[in-house]
Amino acid sequence: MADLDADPALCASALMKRLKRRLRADELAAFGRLHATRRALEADTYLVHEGDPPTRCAYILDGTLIESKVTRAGDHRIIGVCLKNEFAGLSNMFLDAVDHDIRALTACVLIELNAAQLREFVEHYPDIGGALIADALTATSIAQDWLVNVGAREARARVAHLLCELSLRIEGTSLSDGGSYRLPLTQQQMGDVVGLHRVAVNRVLRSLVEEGIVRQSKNVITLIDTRRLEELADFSARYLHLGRSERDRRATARAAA
Amino acid sequence: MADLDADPALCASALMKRLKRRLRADELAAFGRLHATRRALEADTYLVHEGDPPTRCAYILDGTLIESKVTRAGDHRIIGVCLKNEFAGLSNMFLDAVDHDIRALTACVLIELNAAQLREFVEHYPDIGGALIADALTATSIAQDWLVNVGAREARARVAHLLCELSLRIEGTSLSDGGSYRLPLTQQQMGDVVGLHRVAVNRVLRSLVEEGIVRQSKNVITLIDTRRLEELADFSARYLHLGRSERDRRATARAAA
DNA sequence: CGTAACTTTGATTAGTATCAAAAATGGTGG
DNA sequence: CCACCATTTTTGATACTAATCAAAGTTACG
Repeated sequence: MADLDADPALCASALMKRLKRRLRADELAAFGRLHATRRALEADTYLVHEGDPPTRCAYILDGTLIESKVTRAGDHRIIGVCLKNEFAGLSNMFLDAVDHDIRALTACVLIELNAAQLREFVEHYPDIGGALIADALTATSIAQDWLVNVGAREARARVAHLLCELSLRIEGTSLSDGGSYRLPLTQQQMGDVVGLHRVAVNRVLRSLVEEGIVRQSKNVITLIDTRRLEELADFSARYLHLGRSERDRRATARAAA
Repeated sequence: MADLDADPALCASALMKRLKRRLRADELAAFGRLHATRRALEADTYLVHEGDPPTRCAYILDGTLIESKVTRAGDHRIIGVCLKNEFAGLSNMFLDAVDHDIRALTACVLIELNAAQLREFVEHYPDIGGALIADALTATSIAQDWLVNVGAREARARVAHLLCELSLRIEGTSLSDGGSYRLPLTQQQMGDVVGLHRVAVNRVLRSLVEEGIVRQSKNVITLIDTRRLEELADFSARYLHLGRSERDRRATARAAA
């Protein structure tokens, strides 16, 4: 339990990845003054529960978390995925109550921040603040795109779409042929994301592999024919609101292909 | 094309409905200085298109707009509904590009605001600013709840859920027995919201009427047995982040029943 | 009053859910 | 390092919900 002052360099470097800018000295100093704790969260542990007071935010140094809601039938529908180097729970800065669970899927390392303090920080330093709010709002874009995916596309396209998104969001991976990443979700969980039964997810993955569009060994996915995958998925990356850096990397990969 | 100064009283009263607070004199003055135009928008006209620069925000004085995306198959999936006395396009304050269309469903009257100016206003007046951002973030909650609805529930529940939400969001209507409202969507459009074919929506509505859960004449819906409708829909209002006023009204209606 | 849009109903089909059971994988302790 | 367990993945067979097709009835609107 230490203030971020304890490790401002770590903090700055982690945040820079996401905020895509260099912190000014005064911003860094103010950030260091936030009461933040570096915290390990075991797999299957909750960061927040639905109904909690909106006090917690976190930056994910390592691991994967999911946002989910439980239906009366008892299914845990996944409404968001929080990956390494992203924030979780940012909306708690401004909302009055937590309306969904956030749970660690794998063992996680977080920088936990107090939502009210972070909000004050955001209000005093609008440059970074705007980037944080943009991050929070990107969650809307993603949820809305998932809505299209789940509501309007058939099974193959839904799964393909998820594969495309994960490829772009998982750090260090561009959506280019040969890009590969470790699937952070089981097939069951992928089904909970795209609104399909786990058996249906399995069948789609099988067929994508058979047709040579992706390769899979253990739970590492490699995109072989990205063009075809994207087309099949009706995928367009705009909704992810990626920074210029990622977009450029992607365009470059495209041009090279 | 007039600044809001032209009609600060109207502006304040409209906003107060949503922001649930009284504007301080300095806030009102600053708000009046924003370049804002009262604008009529014909039915079937676009406020913004996907890909536009993120310049436009609007407060809806009257009418209904929808946010939508077009799939390659050509369906217009509806990813959000913007009702009277709500904002549309608030996320443009912080995001770099518009990733979906916003279109007037009916003739609308808007107070149109410049996103960048509004952002500055938000940064200078954090009290109102926070309320505006909370409003923008509520869109995430709604999209995520729709995600559960579309991905995990069967046709009956999906339609019932939408009816519950509209009842609460449409101004002046509490979710109590006997509350009625004009459906702002055709059955086709309701289908585009909940991921069903218009024929399926029609059948659900028919059955809800037959079973005496709702009444419908023309396109006015009256909730007869709210308890049953909510249960059937697996509906809980938390995700709407309603202000105390609405919540109280609802609780009162409940207690009275 | 006439036309276009929307709603309603019936018949058929397609796409996934569901059920069941075997095979593979990952993690644990002996 | 291996054996064992729980979890996940894979495959096949069947059931069912909602999509689709088609056409008549109704409403809204110029």
